[in-house]
Amino acid sequence: MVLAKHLEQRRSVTTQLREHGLRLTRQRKVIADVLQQAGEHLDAPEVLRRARKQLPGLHLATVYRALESLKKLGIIDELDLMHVNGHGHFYEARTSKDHMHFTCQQCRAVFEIQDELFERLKRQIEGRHGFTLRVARLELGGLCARCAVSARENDHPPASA
Amino acid sequence: MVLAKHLEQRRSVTTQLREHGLRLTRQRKVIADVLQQAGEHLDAPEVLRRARKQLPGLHLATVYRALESLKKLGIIDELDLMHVNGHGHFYEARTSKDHMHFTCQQCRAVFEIQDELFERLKRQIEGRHGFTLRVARLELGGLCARCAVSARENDHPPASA
DNA sequence: TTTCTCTTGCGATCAATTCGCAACTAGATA
DNA sequence: TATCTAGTTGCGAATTGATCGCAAGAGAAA
Repeated sequence: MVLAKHLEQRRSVTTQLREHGLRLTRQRKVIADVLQQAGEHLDAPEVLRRARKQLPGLHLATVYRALESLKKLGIIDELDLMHVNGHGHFYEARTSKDHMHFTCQQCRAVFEIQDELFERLKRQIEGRHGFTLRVARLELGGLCARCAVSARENDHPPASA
Repeated sequence: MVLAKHLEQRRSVTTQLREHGLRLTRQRKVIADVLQQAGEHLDAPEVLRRARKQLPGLHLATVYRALESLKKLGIIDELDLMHVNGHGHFYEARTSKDHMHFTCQQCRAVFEIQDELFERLKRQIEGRHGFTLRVARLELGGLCARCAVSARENDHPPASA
């Protein structure tokens, strides 16, 4: 099952590249695999690090070029994660259902959120404005439950502090 | 009325800065004004250009520092607009109701969208996950109605072409 | 007015990404 | 299978967008 899904994704990548006059190179294949097998969002240097296990000579510029191609084909998504540190980007393989990202501005933890209302909102926007949506990125920032609690404690510090 | 609203915003900026131990400098005041009076999102060099009408000696580094402060106070929002060209950021004054941004990946037009479902989605996420939301950025990309039409025409070009 | 910090202007610097180009290779064709 | 050709890669240099360190400047509390 896992294998089947994987093969299906692979075929899709090949086909989609072809349709855009692009070649399925070893580099692009490995980079796409790295993202599809990583459950999480990776930045470009991390993609490079992982892909080099298969392709030791791989160059960072190639990673950026591949990410750009895959992004244009809608195979991966690009994220900012509220720029909690630096202005770099993160990448992740696209799945059937879009999800949102919440970044805690205190502890920097990132949470993935799914909500049926998000799908509904997207469909409603498409319908109302006549847009054809290709990407939808909803990034949230604030305090996670844990940090909200400690922030409240700091407002009312215990007598011993 | 317009004046009253403006004064109110100004007072709010002063107060909020104070609360964070920050000073209301001429630079910050002018930069906040530029964003509150521009109906649209501006990038940092454009903020500089406009603010220099009031403060000729203003430096770009100061603009970035002011934008950072105002962003932290929640007075302005930072946008990417799907990076349609370059990786720079855009800034806009925050209004009472968050809105979304749709960027046409063909003609690069940017549309602001409001939808009650967006407010509902945010409240639902806060409730379900215990997050305290401070920023919510929903950026959409795809084809606007006009470009979707011409894309369809290109798929089926007229005989004369 | 004085004083104490926070801020600014400035140029240097940094981080992230892109570019130019010669060598390489996927994959169509013979 | 060998050949051919346009898309791709590796590499280092270059670019872009944003940040830093520091001395001089300026809010605002007293």
